[in-house]
Amino acid sequence: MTGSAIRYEAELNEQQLAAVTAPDGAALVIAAAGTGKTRTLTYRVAWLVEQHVDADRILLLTFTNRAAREMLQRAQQLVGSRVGGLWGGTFHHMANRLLRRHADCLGYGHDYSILDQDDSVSLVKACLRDLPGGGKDLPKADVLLSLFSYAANTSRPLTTILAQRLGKFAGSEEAVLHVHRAYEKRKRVQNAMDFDDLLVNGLALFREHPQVLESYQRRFRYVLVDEYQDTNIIQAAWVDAVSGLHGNLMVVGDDFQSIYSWRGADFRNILSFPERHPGTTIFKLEINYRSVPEILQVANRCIAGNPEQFQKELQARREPYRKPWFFRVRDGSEQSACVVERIQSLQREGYRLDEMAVLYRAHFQAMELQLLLTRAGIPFLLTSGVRFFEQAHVKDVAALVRLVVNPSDELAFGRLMGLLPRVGPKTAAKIWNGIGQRFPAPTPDALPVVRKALPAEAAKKWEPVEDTLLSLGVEDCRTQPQKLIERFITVFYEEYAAKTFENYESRVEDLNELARFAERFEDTRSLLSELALLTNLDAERGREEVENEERIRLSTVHQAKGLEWKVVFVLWMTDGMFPSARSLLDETGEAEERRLFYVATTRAKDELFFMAPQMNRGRDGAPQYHSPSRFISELPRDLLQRGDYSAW
DNA sequence: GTTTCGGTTCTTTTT
DNA sequence: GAACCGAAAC
Repeated sequence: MTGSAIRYEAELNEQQLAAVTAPDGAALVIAAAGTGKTRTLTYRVAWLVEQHVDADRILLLTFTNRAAREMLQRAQQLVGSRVGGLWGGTFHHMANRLLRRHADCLGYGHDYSILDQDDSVSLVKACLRDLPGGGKDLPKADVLLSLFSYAANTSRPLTTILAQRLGKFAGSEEAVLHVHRAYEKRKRVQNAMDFDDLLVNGLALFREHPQVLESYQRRFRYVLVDEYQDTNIIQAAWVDAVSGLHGNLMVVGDDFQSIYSWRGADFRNILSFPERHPGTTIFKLEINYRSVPEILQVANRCIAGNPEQFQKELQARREPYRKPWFFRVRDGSEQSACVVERIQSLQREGYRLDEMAVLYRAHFQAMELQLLLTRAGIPFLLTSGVRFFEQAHVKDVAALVRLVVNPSDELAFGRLMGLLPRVGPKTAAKIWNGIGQRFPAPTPDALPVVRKALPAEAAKKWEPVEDTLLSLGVEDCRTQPQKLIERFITVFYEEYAAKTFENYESRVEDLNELARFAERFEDTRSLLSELALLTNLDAERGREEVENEERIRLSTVHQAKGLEWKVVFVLWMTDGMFPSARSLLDETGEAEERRLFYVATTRAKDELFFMAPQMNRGRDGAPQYHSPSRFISELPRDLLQRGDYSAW
């Protein structure tokens, strides 16, 4: 099954072929929506492998794990197992992979914990509480964290960010900087990195240790980057560095689809790529195979006025079909009813549920629809909201695992102790200090100090956990994560869940799934190093395959990026919802919302429905009226058709 | 002094 | 829902 069976000329169009067979050097592929970007990258990988490039010398950076997996699978279909050794994944994953090996260069232990958003907020809260006055006169912890994060991701000094964005808290710069220093220090003490640290340290590793950089530069002869328009300045610098020796850097992206500037992404990375890499070859993919021309007209039209972009226009190849629909419904509940009614009618036309999706700007906009879908018996798949690995019960169990791997993880300790009766934050902190700020090893002479420090009632509940840890011992704790998790559930967590959560059965079921998931990993450490970086889509993968049930997808527009469906509904197409009122506060907000609208529009292949309720009720019950989104009203009227809905 | 409980308020987007 | 606050309970 070697020997080239791939007929590149027949399977790719001229533009794609040029990119796939691009010569060595820097290449920029501007790939508009639905023009076969994934296909191009996949064939590029196959082509390189067929040019006798070892797969383990190719680095493929993607925006999600799903994208990496998908491309590798497809490339594997093309050239077989030869792609096996390829390194592919998100920037956070790659940074993590390198940092696990070289953490000591930067003063971390290699078993550092990764703090997810929730953990980070808790830690900032703890720093606030340490302030005289408890930081009550400062912004809330999550707001502070977003400021810290923005500074990190844009590589700008925090003081600059504060000067611009502190708003009504202007004047408390000093206090905020103090909290930030405390936060950084506590992460260090706990041997923990947050998401931003992974990127920042990933770059620092290269900057401060040229010999490390050089070894990876030599290793990766070819570097491919997907969704380049959503890289931030750190990621761009990291990519430039790692590809610096061979110079074979191909980046693929679409500046029209840059929708992550709020987290530091800078689409100027893609605009200035040719200047940063003299001699760059530019390829443009503009032929769209995905959508009917009526949908592309809306997409082209809405984005045309945006400033600062590579000019390009989607060229339709499909036959004309129907214009996108615009439904002006009364309110949220009529919107839900209308969508459900349309779904059922489309099903009668022959569309399957998994060929349809409902997209929206923000999670809460879909709640009403969820209720109605449930009542109508239409199964749906929700990829938004709280992620699997961030749910309280999953994090509770993960806390024990974290402590076993990283005994300095105070956050995990606090969480674990908090599960015991009459132990809250204060008691947990006292015990932590009492036992020398380190979780003891699971041995008979070390471990009991925890139980001895606990109040009587808590100690009684803790005892079975202690027994479990002792029976597993140092060795099994380290190598048998699934046993650790299973037993912890049996001897402790099941009972705790039963008295804490209403829906405790489904939560325990989640946890059993976590245990099964843990089985895939060779040791506890590698499980943990993945856990915080996994998304809902990853967790879902197994379930989806097993159940194999047709379900309609509900998703934010952000999470829909890169996906496509035959039928797409967009909810709450009203001014204030989409574009969201908050995004319009800053100057570049509207342009980014328009790009987001462009992304939503270009997800649809056959049919597209825009829903615009006229009113909703505020919290106080007062009605609020909504005009149609400016993205709709600024379109020429004849691009859409008006739908009609009268309640049953 | 702490934890726990009950009532109230508010939702942008995510690795 | 989940995060926050104040008040009751340990």
